[in-house]
Formats: sequence, structure tokens, C-alpha cells
Amino acid sequence: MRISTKGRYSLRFILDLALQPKDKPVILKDVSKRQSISLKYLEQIVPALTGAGYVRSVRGPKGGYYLNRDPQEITVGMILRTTEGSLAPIDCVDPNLEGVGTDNESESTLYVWKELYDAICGVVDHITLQDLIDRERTAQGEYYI
Amino acid sequence: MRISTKGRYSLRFILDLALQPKDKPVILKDVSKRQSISLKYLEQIVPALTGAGYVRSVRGPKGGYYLNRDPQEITVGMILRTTEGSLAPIDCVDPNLEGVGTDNESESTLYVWKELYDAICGVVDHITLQDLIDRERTAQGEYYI
DNA sequence: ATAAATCCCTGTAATTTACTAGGTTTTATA
DNA sequence: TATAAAACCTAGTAAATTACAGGGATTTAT
Repeated sequence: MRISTKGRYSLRFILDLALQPKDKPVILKDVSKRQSISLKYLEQIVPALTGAGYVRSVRGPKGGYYLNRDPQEITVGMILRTTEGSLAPIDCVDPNLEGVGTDNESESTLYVWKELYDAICGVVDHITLQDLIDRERTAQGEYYI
Repeated sequence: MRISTKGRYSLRFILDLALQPKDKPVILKDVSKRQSISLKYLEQIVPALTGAGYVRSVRGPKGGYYLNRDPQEITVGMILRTTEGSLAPIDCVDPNLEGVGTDNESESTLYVWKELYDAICGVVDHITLQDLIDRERTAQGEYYI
């Protein structure tokens, strides 16, 4: 039941990006330093988020990354799925793998895995990037006391 | 976010065991056939459940396995944790690993992983073996219509 | 004594993970 | 137009994990 570094780092990347001023591009070198993540590894993880349309990249000098959607329209689930792959505990409850058979699972064990998958989705699909931003801001400065 | 075969097979084993008549021991060879799981692999997974006290084993001829607790006192979480290990998505939200540090996670991403862990526990710690037995029986014969 | 069962230990091929390394391409600017 | 800064692409790799198989040792009913 582990989340890999790809999932964790991608979430930290997009949150870091979202917390920077919106008018200037954010470069991976800086994210790498702030987040203590290897630049080379980041370079390998982040393009998937560009491909999915969650961030926009500009190449060349003065280039970098911009957030490409409103933070309330990006969920944790979206980020994790693009970098981590499916979040289903076993294949046969993965809705993207239709017609995969039940793999010898019985009705009741299948129920367990479905409930588990629903619980996982219930969390990651309902926490938005905006939620994370809000949490960071209140945790940092306690603005709203 | 995968459950390994150890977790899946251990759950299928104990459910299979619970569904057999309680007066006779259940042998792995039979479970192996019914569940289409390699005997050798089962032999390697099941002793952990004996160690945890969920099943009782008798060696020698006429030996085998008995359920050692009431089905309503065994949760899916208990089984998964003994064979699968921790169910925490990342180490720093694992309650068993106290003082492990936050591993560069920020307040808000830590919140995500905690919520996720709580959701996982909310499912596996509230489904009992008895629940699975009931589901199997109703699915099989529709006894309670 | 036999044999049926659990138990224990080792090995192993395949896969995944978490990276590193070395380049190519794009593009602003001097 | 040369330079350099940035993203992008591809390959390699050491370590860990997964999913088993194999060969026994041990226990114990008959």
C-alpha cells in the first residue's frame, strides 16, 4: 500500500509551483533545492504533468513551468494517477481495466478491494491543490486567526 | 497502492478456512486446490497467521488448521498487516514508526497521506471475517431472502 | 515404521524503484 | 549569430521487492 517517490515528488512539485508568484516561470533547479529532490529525477517525473495538461512548460532561457489550471480544478488524485499510475489495490477493481476477470477473487474479497479503492478515491479525488495551498498558508502564518 | 499476493492470498486462505466445517482441520493442500494458489507459496504465507494467533495449526497426519478466534473478532486489517506489513502509504504516517521524521513532506502533503491512511484503516479495520462469511453465504445461496 | 502434515531455509527470475548520466532541442539575449 | 539556460529524451543501473519453487526437517496419528 505504498505511494512511490514519483507520486510524492510530483505532488510536492506542483504544490511548490502553485505557491510561487504566478507571473514568473518556476524552474526545476529551484524546486529541486527547495524540495530536496534530485534535479535529474524531477526532470523525469514532471513532463508527465505537462502531458496531462496540469502544468505548462516553456523551454529555453527564461523558461520554466507555469500552473495550467485553477488550483481548485486539480485534485491530488489527478496528480497521483498521472505519475503513479492506477491507484487500484488490485487489477480487477481498476475501472480502466475492464474485462480483466476477477482473478479468482470471491464475491466478498472483491468487496473488500472495491471498498478499499473507493476509500482511496474518496480521499485523493476530493482534495484539491487549492486545499493544499490553503493549508500551507494557514500553517505558515496563521493568517485566518 | 498495490496489495501484494501475500495479502490477497492470506485473506482468501482465512476466509476459505472459516467457510469449512469447524470440527475438522483444514489442510493447505485442499485450500491450494480450491483457491488456485501454489501449496508451496501458501506454506510460506500462512505460518505468520499462526504466529499472530488468528489460526491454530496441528502438525502431523490428521493435522491442519483451525480458526483460533471468533470470525467477528478478526478484521481484514489484522490479516493484511501480518502478511503484508504496514498499510501506511508512506513511512512518516505509520504510527508504528514513531520519530521517523516527516521526510521533507510539508504540512499539507502530510495531511494528504494521513487522510489516505485513515481511509485505508477505516475500511480494513471495520470489515470482519464474519462480514465476509455473511457475504459469501448470501451471494452463494441467497439464504436470507 | 510409515506417511501426512506443518514448518523452515535457501535460491531465483522477473519486476519495480529510485535514481544517475549523457545527451538533444528550444529559445531568449548579448 | 554565438552562447547559454532551460526543458526534454533515452538509456543504464544498483538495490529492493515480488512471487514464487525446492529441499528438506519436524511433528505426530496410525
